[in-house]
Amino acid sequence: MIEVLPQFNSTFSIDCILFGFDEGELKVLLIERNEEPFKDWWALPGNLVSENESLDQSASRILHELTGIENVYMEQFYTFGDVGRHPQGRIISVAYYAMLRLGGDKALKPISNYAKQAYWINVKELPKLAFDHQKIFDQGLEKIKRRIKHQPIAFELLPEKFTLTQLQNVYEVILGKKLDKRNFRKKMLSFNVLKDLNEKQKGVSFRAATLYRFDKRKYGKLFGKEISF
Amino acid sequence: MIEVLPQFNSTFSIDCILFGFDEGELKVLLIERNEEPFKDWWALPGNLVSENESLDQSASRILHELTGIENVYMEQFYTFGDVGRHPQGRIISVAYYAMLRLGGDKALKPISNYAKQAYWINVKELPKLAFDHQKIFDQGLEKIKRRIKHQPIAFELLPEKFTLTQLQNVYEVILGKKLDKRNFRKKMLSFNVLKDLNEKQKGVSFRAATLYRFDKRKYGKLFGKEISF
DNA sequence: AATATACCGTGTATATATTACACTAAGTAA
DNA sequence: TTACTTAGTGTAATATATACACGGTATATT
Repeated sequence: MIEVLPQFNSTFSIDCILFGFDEGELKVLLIERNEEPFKDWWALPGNLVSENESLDQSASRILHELTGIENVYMEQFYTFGDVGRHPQGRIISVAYYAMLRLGGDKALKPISNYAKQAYWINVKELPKLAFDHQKIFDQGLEKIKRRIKHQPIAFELLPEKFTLTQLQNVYEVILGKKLDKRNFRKKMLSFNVLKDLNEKQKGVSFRAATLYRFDKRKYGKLFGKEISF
Repeated sequence: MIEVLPQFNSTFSIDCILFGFDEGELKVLLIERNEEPFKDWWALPGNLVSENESLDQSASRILHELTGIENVYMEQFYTFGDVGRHPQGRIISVAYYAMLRLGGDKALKPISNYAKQAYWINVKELPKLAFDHQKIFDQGLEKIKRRIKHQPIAFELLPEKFTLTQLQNVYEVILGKKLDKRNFRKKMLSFNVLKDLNEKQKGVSFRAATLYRFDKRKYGKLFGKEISF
């Protein structure tokens, strides 16, 4: 640990990867920067950590300032500290990710002054990113790929009520491969974390599917269980 | 990312969890602090990150200064940044762990001035630790428990030549449970990462066991494979 | 009303992986 | 020679994972 008082000024920031799922595509929230350095470049949303907040609090604050969204669980996944990663000095960035429900009320709040605008971008069509954000993004995407295999985080991307086909789509898009419908359903239902709502989709052409809800009470039992798709 | 220049002075440190395996016990390297704050307390070895080094470089340097050991792979696992974690100001700590071969030439180099001495302590007999180091340690131990199930990091704790029984002991100590000998050997050998050296243990009472070596060339194939013990 | 469309929802057989379980072989020490 | 201690081995039962195809049903169209 720290043995002497700080010998040089340094600062840390938070960068957030916000994943969303919309129209069958995995998306990420990017901002278009309005300040130097990297003015006019695309970047992950982020900000400096304030003196009086923990890293987790800071991540939540930044998410809230950008999107108006609260009470979302964000997970820290890696800290980036290469010497030259920021042109203005020694700034270390702690990276977080979160998975959000899009749709309906998800319109983004006006962004604070440092960004022109924020957009949800398909992860397969990313523009060139500022700083080392491409590296941060790649590592975050790898992280959720691994995590989705072990924990049911895919629900966080869907509306509260969803069909099994929608859930399968999320897995397929994140894992980048097709899954067998019967095997997927068999396995997913075997975990007993889905509650059948005895309710059908509305407003769809063609036959409506059954809606399910994620059952939080049963979630604990699943934790740590090995899932493979 | 960072939008404005740093608004307050802050600093980051590295804390290292160095695991070792000796006499059938999992051990961790602790130092006895020689400076305030927490003078005379036990702590994880750590230090401030210098201006001209990356986090990974800093972790390697700190390990080298403490133990004389070089070329060990250290892995970052979490960053701790609660507001009150350090009594002297806002210091965020990036935590790393490494697994070391003890035995023979592993004597520790004289420790730099900030510590009285460093000792290998059985993880089951930890003293009270300075700062939030108990929390850091707990999280690091959890990390290697999960990781040992997926990747063959247990080898790093053993001498270059080892027996299957020694390897099984490492797994048992880290996982905290007994494993079946036949199933363990069957599975471990099935990964094809062990090279049979056609050589026996020396200097043991009773029957000597076959020595194996970890085969790095074959390691890649195993990566990501699900292992369960 | 009849028909076409497109998605929903289901089962079985095979292969693979995991678990449970106990004795003989080999080397050392006295 | 005997007693002791650890090494080293196989099989059967169970559980999990994979591969694979078609009839059912609500909607849209004519």
